[in-house]
Amino acid sequence: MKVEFEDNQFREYEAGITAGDVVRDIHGRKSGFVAVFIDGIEKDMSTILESDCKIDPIDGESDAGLFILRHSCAHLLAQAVTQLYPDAKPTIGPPIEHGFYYDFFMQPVGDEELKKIENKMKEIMKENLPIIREEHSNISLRKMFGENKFKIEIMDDKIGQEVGSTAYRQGEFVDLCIGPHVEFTSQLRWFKLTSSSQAYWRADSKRESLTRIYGMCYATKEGLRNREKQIQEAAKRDHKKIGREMELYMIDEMIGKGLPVWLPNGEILKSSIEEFALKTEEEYGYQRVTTPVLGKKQLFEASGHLPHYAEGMYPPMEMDDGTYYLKAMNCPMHHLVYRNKKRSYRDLPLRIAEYGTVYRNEMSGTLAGLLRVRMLSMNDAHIYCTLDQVAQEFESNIKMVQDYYAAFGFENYYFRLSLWDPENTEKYIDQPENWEKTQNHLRKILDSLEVPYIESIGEAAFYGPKVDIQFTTAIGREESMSTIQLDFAAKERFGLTYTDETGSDNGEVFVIHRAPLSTHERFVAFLTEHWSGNFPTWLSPIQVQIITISEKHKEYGKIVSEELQKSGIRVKIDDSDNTIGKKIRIHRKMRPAYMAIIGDDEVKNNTISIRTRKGAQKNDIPLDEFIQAIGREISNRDTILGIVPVE
RNA sequence: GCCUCAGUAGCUCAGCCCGGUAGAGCAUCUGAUUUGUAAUCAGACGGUCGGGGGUUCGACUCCCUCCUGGGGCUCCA
Repeated sequence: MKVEFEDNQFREYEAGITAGDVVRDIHGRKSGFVAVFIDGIEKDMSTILESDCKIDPIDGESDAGLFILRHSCAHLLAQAVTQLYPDAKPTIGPPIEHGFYYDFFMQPVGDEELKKIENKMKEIMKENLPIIREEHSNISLRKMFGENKFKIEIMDDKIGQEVGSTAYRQGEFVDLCIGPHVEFTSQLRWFKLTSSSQAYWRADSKRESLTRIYGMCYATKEGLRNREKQIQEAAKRDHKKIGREMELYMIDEMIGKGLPVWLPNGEILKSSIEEFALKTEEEYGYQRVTTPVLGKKQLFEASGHLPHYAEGMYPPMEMDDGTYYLKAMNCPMHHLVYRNKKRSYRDLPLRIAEYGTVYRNEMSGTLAGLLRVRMLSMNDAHIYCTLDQVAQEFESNIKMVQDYYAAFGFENYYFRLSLWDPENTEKYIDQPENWEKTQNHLRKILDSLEVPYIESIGEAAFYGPKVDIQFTTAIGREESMSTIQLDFAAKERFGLTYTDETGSDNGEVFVIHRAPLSTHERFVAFLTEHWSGNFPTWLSPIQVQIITISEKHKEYGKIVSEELQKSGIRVKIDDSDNTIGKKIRIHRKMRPAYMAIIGDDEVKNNTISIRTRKGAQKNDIPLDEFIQAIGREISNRDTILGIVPVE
């Protein structure tokens, strides 16, 4: 039997040898391989080779390898849990980005129990049990898992009544699974249980409540360490921590959950973003309006929000002239702006923008700092155009988004085409032809722009498909940042028309909803975590912190402060009688772009000395030279602080 | 909303297991010091230990409940 192990390299083996033996023969014992591709299909090492084939070992550190390790680790978890809690019923346990989870039908577990389970897993790991694949008929599988109605349900759904399938056994534990898995439990060394939570069977809140246990798992010690370090680093960047240190925002329970108050420093960030966006969007041909935060029930019925989005809205308010709702979106009001007068094809595309707040009734448990709030400040706009104009408007919006991200120094993002879910039509406006038509349209636009994107079913808005721009946060969590949405439903719901070239009423008005800068809340949270609070100069709440060395320098310090202020630079002065070391320590927390130190030399020479956030310094810069340099840095929106050469 | 962990001074935290009604550092204020790049000294102020209820002679500590925050589920910007 001939086995190809690299392109065009072959070795002869007796039929009946396992893939693992072949891999060991070629690569040695401690290769770090966890499974193999046999003719391109993932298989266990224990697979018996019967005829000519090609073998490609899977490294534990590759994506496929980590997936297998994590999946096996989930089984290890289930084995430990069922040993410690014999009544626990394992349900499903897939690998995920940094590890795995497993859902059990059992009592919730706390931190101490988590530790106990983890220790049990380590014991089993050390026992070095072989993990054995078993083929079973449907009948015997049903007998094996008869006690566990969840497994039976999986069989009913996924495997069907007729065919057999496989299970994996390690010691006394056996789990329904198609594999592949690692060969021995000892290969699962670098894992750690991280948390437990509660999840519903089949993600359905009407079904059984399950206990989900999360863990992380890596191929190597370094992998696990790095992830632990990443989590620690992320905690340092947490916008909630930095937000408190820099006095960006506060949340007071007397005001309410999810309702942040922007403090002066945060307000500077927020308004800088707004100003930048206002200027940019003027150039792109947007016009601004302001609409009320409340509107009548009829409005939101017409827009489709009440039938499709009611749970996202605050409960109604009964007034003497009708029922009112806080707006969760601006679009219905903008549609009425469009309809306020007769529009001509010459008006299109019409771009209506608004900087305002909308209110969404997020479930209390999901609220988190500025990342998820109930009052959203956003740079929102709606573009009214013909289908032919959609492409160019999407194009210019994608370009705008890319420009924005460059200005804020963001690099880690990707595009997602969010599609409807034809299996779940009640969540969407049920017009399949329109969905297909518009989705294909967007797909073509993205293809022609040659931006890489993924497609995701079930992520669309209820009124149409969208292009989302996805970010990965410092902690590795994925969030939507920007969104550009195509709406094919508004035109009928609001009777949006224009007079076309032939003079007749044309009802083919498409609406593009777009929010390139997310919400101010989420955006500032991202910005804070991305820069760790060390914002580019143009965004820094404090651009220059003046520190005087002694009493003698107070007077000159004030002059410097006034000069900077006159030039529009955000400056603060500390001329208290603390030591200079202490003043530096105090002000580091506020992360000014620069600290300006003033002592005898500076007074004498009419200069300042600059200290950067990293501690680098440049002494005796003439004051006017500094003002010019920082002024350029601000107006260029430089993301690199360049006054002191990079250390 | 559900699960889980937590809530002690403005901030960071100790005390709680094993009940005898509170401690530290930083911040703040006052005074001294006048300082050249990440901790100058001294003093003062500051807490109904998240709220309510229970057990107890006695509760920060044990129990119940509610509130708030972190993590997760669900949803989403």
